[in-house]
Amino acid sequence: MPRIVKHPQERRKELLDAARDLFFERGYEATTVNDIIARAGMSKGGFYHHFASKEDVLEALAEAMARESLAQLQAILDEPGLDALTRLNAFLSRARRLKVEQAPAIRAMFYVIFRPGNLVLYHRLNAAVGAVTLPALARIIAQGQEEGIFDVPDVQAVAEIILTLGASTHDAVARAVNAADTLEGEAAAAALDERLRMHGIALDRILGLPDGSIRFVENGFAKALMMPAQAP
Amino acid sequence: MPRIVKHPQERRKELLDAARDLFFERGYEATTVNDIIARAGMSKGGFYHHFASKEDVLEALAEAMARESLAQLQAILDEPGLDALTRLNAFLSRARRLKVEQAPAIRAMFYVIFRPGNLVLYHRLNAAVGAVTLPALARIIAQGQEEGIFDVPDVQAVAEIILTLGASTHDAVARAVNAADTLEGEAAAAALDERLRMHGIALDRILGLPDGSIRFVENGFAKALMMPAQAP
DNA sequence: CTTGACGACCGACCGACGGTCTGTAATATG
DNA sequence: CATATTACAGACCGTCGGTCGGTCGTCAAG
Repeated sequence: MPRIVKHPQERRKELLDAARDLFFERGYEATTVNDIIARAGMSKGGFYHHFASKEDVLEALAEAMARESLAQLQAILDEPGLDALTRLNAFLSRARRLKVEQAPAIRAMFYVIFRPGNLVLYHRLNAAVGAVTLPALARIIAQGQEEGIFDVPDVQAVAEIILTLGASTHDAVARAVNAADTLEGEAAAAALDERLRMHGIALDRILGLPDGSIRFVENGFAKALMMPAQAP
Repeated sequence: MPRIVKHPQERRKELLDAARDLFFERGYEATTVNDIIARAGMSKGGFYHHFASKEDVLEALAEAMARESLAQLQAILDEPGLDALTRLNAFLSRARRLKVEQAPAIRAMFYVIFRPGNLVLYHRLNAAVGAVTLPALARIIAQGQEEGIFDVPDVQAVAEIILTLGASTHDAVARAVNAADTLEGEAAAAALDERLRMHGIALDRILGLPDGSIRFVENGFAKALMMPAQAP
């Protein structure tokens, strides 16, 4: 085969893109390094020149995805003049909107991520998202504490708790995703909405707010996310 | 090699025991099926006669461990005459005592379970413990709701949330474990205690209780658990 | 006691996969 | 133009989970 040389950054990106597509298409363990290099049009040696291991690719991928996600929400974090609760609700609202806009991709991602053989994928993504979100969340909580709106015993600890609390919704999401194509799709989506509402109340209480202060869902969010778009 | 025939149950148990020892000694992925059969004194064919796969062993192991754990706490769940909060605190207290009594084994387990290559081990154990604990927790919460002690929006959802909330402590536990043999062992243990106290407050609030109602830790618990026993 | 069937067990073998190694073409450096 | 370095190629390897054909113990039926 002819040797093709490109800028390292470009090659790296091509490999990452190929890996991303394959991971979310076939699953992480089901994707082999040979699959990745085949799609990226590269050799084994080239691959291991850019990455130390298959998991190294995943790590880089997760970090990049997490950073890109947060970047789309950064404006809300920096926006002056918002009190902490308004900021948090705006943050959550925008996050939901972005998800709905990317619904098909998000759906595919959820669909594959909770299947066997994808634990590492799930864990790495979760950890990467957590790592970039933690400081942002901690800042909001600290602001709320200063403003006297929130009432928490320890900002850092509560930030961590709230973050990992998000994982408690994942089981419910998995259930909804797996039921989405069945007849009970609507019911599953409604159940997820309700479950997310409960999650919101848990957040309220941990932050010392009245129930319902945080809008973690809006009606029909789960349905908009999970159900394939219907022709009008 | 001579052929040895035993009662299937006995063989199964021997394989499970060997697997348990090796998983918590070398780690899950680092343990090969050959390792397991070597320790159990059995052949490959015999192994796959009793278990469908390596992960099948783990599944059976996790379930057995989870069941045994809960069995030691069952008395408190069945004890009549306890209000929900007292029952919950008794449950937690007894769980702590059992952990401290088994401190070396628990320490070894935590030490290996958070290392790379043990995600599946961690996940299966967690899922198995969750599966057996969920109904128990839901019953306590339902009791508290009836008694008017707790105030939750939805018993089942809150039970799930509280369970997965436990996972939020695992990061902190992992940090403490990894620092236990260093000079900062004491400090790490104290940090873990504090972190667990925060967790308790989060539980209070989710259940609609005043801060401090649930005693999730007692002073020195983390130290008793993490620090190797000193000669007097 | 003989026989036959069945479940338990053996161990050589396999295919796939992540990763390595030697070598070479392209590019940067002097 | 010489030379060192980087980027890439692809054959190869070791390991590991899992398979498969066959064999041996056990026990019930005749």
